[in-house]
Amino acid sequence: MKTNSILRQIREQLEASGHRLTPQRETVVKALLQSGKRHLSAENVFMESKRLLPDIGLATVYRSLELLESLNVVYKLEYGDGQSRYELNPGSDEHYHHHLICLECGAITEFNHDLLEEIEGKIRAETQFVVTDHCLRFFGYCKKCRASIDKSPEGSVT
Amino acid sequence: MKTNSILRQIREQLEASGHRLTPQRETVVKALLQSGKRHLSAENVFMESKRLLPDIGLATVYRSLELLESLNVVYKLEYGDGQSRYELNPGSDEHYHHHLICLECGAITEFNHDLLEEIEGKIRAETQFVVTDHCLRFFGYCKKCRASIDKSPEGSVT
DNA sequence: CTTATTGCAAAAGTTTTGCACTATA
DNA sequence: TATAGTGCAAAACTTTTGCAATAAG
Repeated sequence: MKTNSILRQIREQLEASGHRLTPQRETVVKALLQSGKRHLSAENVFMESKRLLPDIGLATVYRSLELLESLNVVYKLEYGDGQSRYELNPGSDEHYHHHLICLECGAITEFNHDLLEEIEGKIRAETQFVVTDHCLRFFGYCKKCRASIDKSPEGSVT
Repeated sequence: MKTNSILRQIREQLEASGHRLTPQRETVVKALLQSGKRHLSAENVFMESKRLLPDIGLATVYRSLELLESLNVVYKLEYGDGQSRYELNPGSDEHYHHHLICLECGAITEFNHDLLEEIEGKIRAETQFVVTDHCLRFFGYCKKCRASIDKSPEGSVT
């Protein structure tokens, strides 16, 4: 169980910035950790946290997520459905998981690739902007849905 | 002025799906077209539309954007600040503008690159998922903010 | 004791919905 | 005259904030 080492590191980051790792904050981290799926809405985090620490309040969850996000411990993601999702900062090995979102069935799958490093180098060279993270989503049609779509004339994309 | 041809095409798409190009919907499209900057919040679109058609209502703007989005005439974007942005479906030539978002000052600049085509080809080969669009955002620190940040030990990113 | 943190409830902000009215085929 | 579409206001939702109470150094 690497939970402890993760928590230790987070405690250090918090204390380095003058904050404490309170039971509530620890619970929020655990909620994110425990959940198999990685992208929880604030409400999801709240419910999960509530199970671990029944007295925790929703505002505290939001405040914890905000604080952890400012420390880059947590990433905030937007799926475009009106609510934010949160995930623990995945280690460098998971930095390159991107999402394939099917416009037909809505399925979200992951695709790993590190070709972005090239682009990031180019960005740095051309704009002096140093990339520390990125969010890449591809929209299109998954294999399954492509099979059921054979009506449109421009169906054979590129 | 290619506005008319754009509107004609949108009218066709609307009618093909059993809807009309009402003055309100036309105004929403014009608002998106006229605005130099491309990413308007719903409120922005509303204000712009209001200027063109004073009696238009906010709900109508939302409903128009929703409808146009369902026809892929409009794209809905999330910046992560709690409100959606909208842009007209940019032609293929503008398909590759990506965003550089500074974590320090929040500035959003654009970066154009087509290296994603390689990745998209790979995705298609490996997963049978056909990409029709993508959303790529890079997070990091812009030149200006990097200059003012020289405290953190790991400041010299990569 | 002094300050950070919390929970609750209220507030704020964005987006959606109900409904009567209007315009259009 | 049916039906899609609209404007207004209310409602719904997510997120933030004010504040008194609590916990921790």
